Amino acid sequence: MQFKTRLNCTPPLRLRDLACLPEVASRLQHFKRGTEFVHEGQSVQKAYVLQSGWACCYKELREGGRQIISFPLPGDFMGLGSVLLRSADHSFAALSDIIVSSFSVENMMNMFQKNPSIATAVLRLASRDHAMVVEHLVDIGRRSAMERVAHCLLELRHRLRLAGLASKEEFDCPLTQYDLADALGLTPIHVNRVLRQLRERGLLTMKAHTVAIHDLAGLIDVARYEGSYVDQGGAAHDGNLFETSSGVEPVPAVPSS
Amino acid sequence: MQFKTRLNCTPPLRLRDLACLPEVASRLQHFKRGTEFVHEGQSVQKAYVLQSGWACCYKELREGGRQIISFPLPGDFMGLGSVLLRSADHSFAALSDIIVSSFSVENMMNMFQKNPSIATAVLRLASRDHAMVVEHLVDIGRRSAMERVAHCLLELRHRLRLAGLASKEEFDCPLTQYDLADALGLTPIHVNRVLRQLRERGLLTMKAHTVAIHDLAGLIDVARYEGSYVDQGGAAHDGNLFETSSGVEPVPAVPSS
DNA sequence: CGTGGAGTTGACCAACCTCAAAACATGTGG
DNA sequence: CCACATGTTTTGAGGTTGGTCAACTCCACG
Repeated sequence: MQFKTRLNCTPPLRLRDLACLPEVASRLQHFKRGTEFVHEGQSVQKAYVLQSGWACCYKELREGGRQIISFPLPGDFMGLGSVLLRSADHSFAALSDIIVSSFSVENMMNMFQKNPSIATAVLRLASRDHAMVVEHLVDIGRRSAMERVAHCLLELRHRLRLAGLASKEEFDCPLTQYDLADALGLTPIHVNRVLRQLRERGLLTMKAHTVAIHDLAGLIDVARYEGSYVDQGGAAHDGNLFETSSGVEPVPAVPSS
Repeated sequence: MQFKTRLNCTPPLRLRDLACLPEVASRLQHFKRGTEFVHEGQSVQKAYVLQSGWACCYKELREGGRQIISFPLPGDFMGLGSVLLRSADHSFAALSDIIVSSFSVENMMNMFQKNPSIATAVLRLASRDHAMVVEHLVDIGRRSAMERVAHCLLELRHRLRLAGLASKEEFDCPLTQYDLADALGLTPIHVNRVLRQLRERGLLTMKAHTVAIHDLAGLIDVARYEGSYVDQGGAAHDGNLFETSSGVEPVPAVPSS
């Protein structure tokens, strides 16, 4: 069975520590585009690992509307935190048809018992999630609409590249302008205007579920982008996503950009 | 030695698991108001627990200015995530004279080895931090200036109450309007105007380092506040801050509000 | 064809920012 | 004890970014 995770890209964790990983993963589940598969507040015993497709993690506001927290991509954990708290602190939905595998709380505990370095690895993963939310916070709190949009798309590109899912100047992207708006604290209308500007400046175009970067340097400049947090604290060359087949030697999926 | 932490308020962790905790804490350190004791990007081997006073956690922008991520209060961990990543992902500064104790990475690892439930407890703590940043994100992304200010002060009150540091209608607060502005993605000037409105509406006054709540219900109403995330996922009565003296039976510090 | 979701555009408006300047504290050295 | 410097709060006038409302287009899908 193919099993994707990002646990193994953290240097101190050795390969055999991972041996116990696939055995605790339950069988794969499929969700259709648009499905909300974790609802905020419901009690959960599972955490998920996204195997393919795009998801989003968000909170709904009582006043209507929502704030998107993050866009999990293949290889990312989802709901790590919720496992330990009694209930999910936010909802998850599929933005495309997706495949996930899941862990139970007990599985996680067992892993920790068997091998404490797994705990360290999981904690490190949680730290990376934390760093990404923080960056998102800075984005919304202190940057202009244009910077936000550019920043967000650059980060997605960066993460997709690490996962081997983006070429140098183009990537597939199922996000609607509504999704972007909900993530960036903007109006869909304004997102549209910003995208037009980016297009007119020859920086990037977003159409038909595809983002095309025309001027990467220029874009990085507008966005004031520095994506070190994506690579887990500067370890750029360890940041790749590997693919393991139940204990078999992992193979690098893509050379680092 | 008195040792404050919030690890012990998580139900599944038993008391004797904590026995190893004070022994790994290095001796207490003092920092003066205004000191930046962790700088973003520097390599760190330590995490801190705030024993007394107020701190803030922030990121500086290259363009000048900063975004405050959180306000650690007594009992809170600081820099949990940075321990696992190679370097600090954000800076910490003292907002008042503070006392902290610190852990090294090795100490943490040792604890995990000795007792994996500590790993679980730490991860749970990290989850709570995560939940709070997420709430902050929603705040900045989707709420008006007035809601933000009210929300922020209510959350601080809530957390201070859990720590036994606030009465029902008043608490001590060293924050300047600049600090608030940096936390909420606003201008100090605008924060001032909002505070005036809140005062004029008879909801709260903030002066001379003291926040006085005049109409709690009204305030909760404008802020749309629901602070369940502060209590670690609905476990309101387990959310208290305990005080332990090296392995001695902990005593509840304050009845829950 | 018709329907509904997504993208696009324009006119208008308000929340919040910028700049500028006082008033008010608080602590320091003379 | 006063004079001064520094940091914090307060207020005003005017400008911009981004929101609101309201169409209309385009396209995928039945």
